[in-house]
Amino acid sequence: MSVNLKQLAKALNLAPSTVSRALRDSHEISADTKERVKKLAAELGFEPNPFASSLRQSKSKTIAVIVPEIENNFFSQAMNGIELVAQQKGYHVLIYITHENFDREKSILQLLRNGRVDGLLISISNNTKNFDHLDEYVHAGVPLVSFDRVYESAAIPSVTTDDVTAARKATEHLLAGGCRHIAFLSLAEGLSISSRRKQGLQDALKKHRQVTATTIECSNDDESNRILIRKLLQQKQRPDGIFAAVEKLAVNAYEVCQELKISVPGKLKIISFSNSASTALFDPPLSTIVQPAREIGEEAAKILFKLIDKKVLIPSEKKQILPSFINARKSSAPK
Amino acid sequence: MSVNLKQLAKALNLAPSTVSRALRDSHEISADTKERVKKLAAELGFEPNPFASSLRQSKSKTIAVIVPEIENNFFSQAMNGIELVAQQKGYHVLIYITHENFDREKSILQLLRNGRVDGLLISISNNTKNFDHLDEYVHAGVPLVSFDRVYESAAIPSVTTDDVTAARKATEHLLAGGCRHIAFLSLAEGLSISSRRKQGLQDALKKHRQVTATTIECSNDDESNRILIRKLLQQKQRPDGIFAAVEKLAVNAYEVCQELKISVPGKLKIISFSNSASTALFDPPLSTIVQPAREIGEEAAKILFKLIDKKVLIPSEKKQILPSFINARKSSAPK
DNA sequence: CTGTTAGCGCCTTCAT
DNA sequence: ATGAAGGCGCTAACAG
Repeated sequence: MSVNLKQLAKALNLAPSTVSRALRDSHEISADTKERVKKLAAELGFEPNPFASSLRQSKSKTIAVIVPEIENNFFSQAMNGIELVAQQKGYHVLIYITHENFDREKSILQLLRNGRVDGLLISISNNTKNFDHLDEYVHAGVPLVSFDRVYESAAIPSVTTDDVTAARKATEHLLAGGCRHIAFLSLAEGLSISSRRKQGLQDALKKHRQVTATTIECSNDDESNRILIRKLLQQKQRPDGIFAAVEKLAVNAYEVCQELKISVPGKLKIISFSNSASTALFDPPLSTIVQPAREIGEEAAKILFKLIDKKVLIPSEKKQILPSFINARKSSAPK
Repeated sequence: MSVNLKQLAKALNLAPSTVSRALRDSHEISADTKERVKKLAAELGFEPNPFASSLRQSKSKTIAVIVPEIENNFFSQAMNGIELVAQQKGYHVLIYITHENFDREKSILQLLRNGRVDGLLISISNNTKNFDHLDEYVHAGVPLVSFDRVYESAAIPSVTTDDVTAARKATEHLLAGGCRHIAFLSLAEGLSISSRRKQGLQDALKKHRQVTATTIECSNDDESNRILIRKLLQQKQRPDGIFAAVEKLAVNAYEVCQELKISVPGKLKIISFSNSASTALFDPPLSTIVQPAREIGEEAAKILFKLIDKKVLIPSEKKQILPSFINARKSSAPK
């Protein structure tokens, strides 16, 4: 391919090591030499071979991000934040999408246990019930930080939103609007976000003994979700409020409401976690709980780089929690 | 870190070269030895050091994807397709987001001219007017394929949708609905997708001399876009049809229509390129031109791997065009 | 301040 | 069917 360090050194009548040091601005090289070296390097478009340098230094200047999906505003915004911080740090970002597949998640972790990356950010697949692959990975000594869908382990730092509080507030919002029977559309029982958001709902209900709640376990399949929701909304005692754990499920609920001609918010109020701005254009505009997705990505990356740089984390950094906020719109408006 | 080839070899009482061959299923190794080697390798979780092997073979088993943004269903779906194909090929994917910044795009290309990747997929930033950085890159001999927002160069294969045809059909759809003054919301004059989509619009208008068209040059900034659209819709002779080149601009148009209480589709019909399924829930449901985003990503990746594998492309592969389809909804319905 | 030497871990001749 | 040796390109240790 292009020119290498040795050739560059020969052209300059210098030793390769001198050239190497000059390019890395070592203090033990004369300003004069540095200039000469950098000039020719720029002219020849020299770029050090990253593999030789990684091999030598056991540092890849690369991190990996593992996400369940990317076609989802939360994850793409988080990705934006991660990429930004990595860019500033001069790091490269490898992306892996598990498509909510546990085996894929496991094999990626295995693949990355060879120094290809200096660290790893992960948001867990909703089919992951066993975390040995994460424990083993951490045990191998490579920094790992989880975000949003986290693994609750003392050894793994995490960055999330205040799911419990946000869910409690969302529920209180529905209660204030007059709801007396709330359905919680959950993504996957085992997921950290599902259990926390459900916890928030239950917290809110403690002061409201007369209010009943139902949990509907949904999946990644739109059609089967719609079937579940249709069944829910065709009951005699159907709910008057829906709290969706992720946007996808609110969309499914809207579809069913249109089909069954259920008036929102008249007969049913809906609120959902969502990071999509265009929910404001829905009919009716969807009330959302918005996570600071980009910041979550940024913070997770910053924590990861602290670990990579062998800095010690202060306790608040180990389990970082960023607040979400509620965007109340017409879908949950009181009469 | 973990175990390396030499240690594995010693544990097996074999030479490193034998172990290396066994793991790569070389035909000159006995089935017996292969089995022994693979068993222990799996037990110890051995993964060859990727940098040593890349250095030795001058192959990185990695591709890069450069996109203007990721918080956009088109790009995230394309990314999905790319990642899928790469995964099947045993390749890793580096992601770079330019945020529509030309300098960033340029510096990434420079960074990648050192063998870090075996190939590159790019969708061009809307502020890119000069393509020297791409030409130089290709000249350096590294495979590059552009998709969606492409650089029209004979040397660079591309994968796009049939922008001209799709735009023509979308325009004809508005015309059939009765529109007589169409506004085209364009993203950036220089972009391949902008000029092609505008071309399609003009093609459709050729048979309709009495119809007038206006082009509004929009940007990445929502607020200034809304100002432009507001001005457009407050004219005496305001348009009765809007064709938005990208979803973002249709969203801006909806916002302004709500603000100005312009009835859609009564007074104004709207159609837009979009890959977001939830446009069906908009008020009114948005008519969209849907690109096969995932397939575009997949095809682009497949072409890239053909180049990487030194296969010769047949002419139809050099400029691949996949059809979009129109999803007519209420926003463009005739009276 | 600059040069020499050695080795990161792997794969690929070449030899046996 | 297996082993021995060399080198990919870079940088860190050691000289001077």
